Amino acid sequence: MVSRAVTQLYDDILRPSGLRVTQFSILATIARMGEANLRQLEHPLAIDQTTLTRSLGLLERDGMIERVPHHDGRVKAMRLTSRGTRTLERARPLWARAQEKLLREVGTKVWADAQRRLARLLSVAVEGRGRIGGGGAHSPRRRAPSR
Amino acid sequence: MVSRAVTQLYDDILRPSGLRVTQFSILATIARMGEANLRQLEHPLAIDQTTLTRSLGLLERDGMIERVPHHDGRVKAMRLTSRGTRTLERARPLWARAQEKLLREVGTKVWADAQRRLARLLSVAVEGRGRIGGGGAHSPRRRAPSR
DNA sequence: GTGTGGTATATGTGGATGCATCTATTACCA
DNA sequence: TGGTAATAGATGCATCCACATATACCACAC
Repeated sequence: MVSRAVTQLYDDILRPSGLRVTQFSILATIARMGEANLRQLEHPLAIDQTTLTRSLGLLERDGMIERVPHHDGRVKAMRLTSRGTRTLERARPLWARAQEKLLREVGTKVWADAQRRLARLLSVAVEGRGRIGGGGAHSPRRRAPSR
Repeated sequence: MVSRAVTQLYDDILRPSGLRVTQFSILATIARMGEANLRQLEHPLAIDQTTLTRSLGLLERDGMIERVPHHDGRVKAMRLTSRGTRTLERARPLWARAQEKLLREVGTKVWADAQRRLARLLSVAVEGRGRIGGGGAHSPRRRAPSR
């Protein structure tokens, strides 16, 4: 399947960052939103709720994101930790490289098609392009006890 | 999807036995073969090797099957435990009931089609019919809690 | 108004799967 | 005999489905 190959391409290139393309997209989305809960991530990422639960668990386990208290006890709001931010920024250029490679390999036309079908993997990339990276470090909240 | 509904139907009816249809089919196959390893189960069950590894792990965890020493250190041969045998036999009539219900509900024609496409779920049933279980006509002593 | 029960919402959990990899062993050949 | 290729499983991550759980909320009897 095409998605397989694409996922692999991204994963391969992102490898040195330690992130999978899925994790990268999740981190990027949370970064863009500042903070988010499962519901809010479901649409932009088009990832199943249960899958998100587990993916967020992994990212949390690896110290990339952390929980943020929320008035509604049911909500699990998360935000990047400083470590998560660092990792994400280190991965961005890799991600960009992967995209370029993909563009070169499949060509613009096929790409446009894949982009539609693989909205899940690419939405973040497309939307996030030049938004977070440019601003650099926003609101320097220093309450995060980075382990 | 059809397979979903079928799986559910079986799982629902098998519930009192504590087995899922997948687990039932694995147990039944091992029982029929006396003892088996992953490789040997892959074909008859048409289940991925990695999935089998995990499924066998669950069955082993629940004391349904146990490992059998094998001269080749790489091979993981398994056989039913007495508990596994008991559970399987208790589940057989339930399985038979599920099949009857399915036949009633979808009709022979549709069934024939589903049988082909759902070979994975049904191969055991078809092959095992009237071989190990023997008389599965007795009335069930328990009823599904149906919550 | 207030406590209560029923409904809606936000997640978590268990099981099943697939793909890519990794590890442990065994089989074989130079 | 060493070293390498081939096997048999095991593991990590991503997903989906069905179901369980924890809260939040809302309508209503009192």
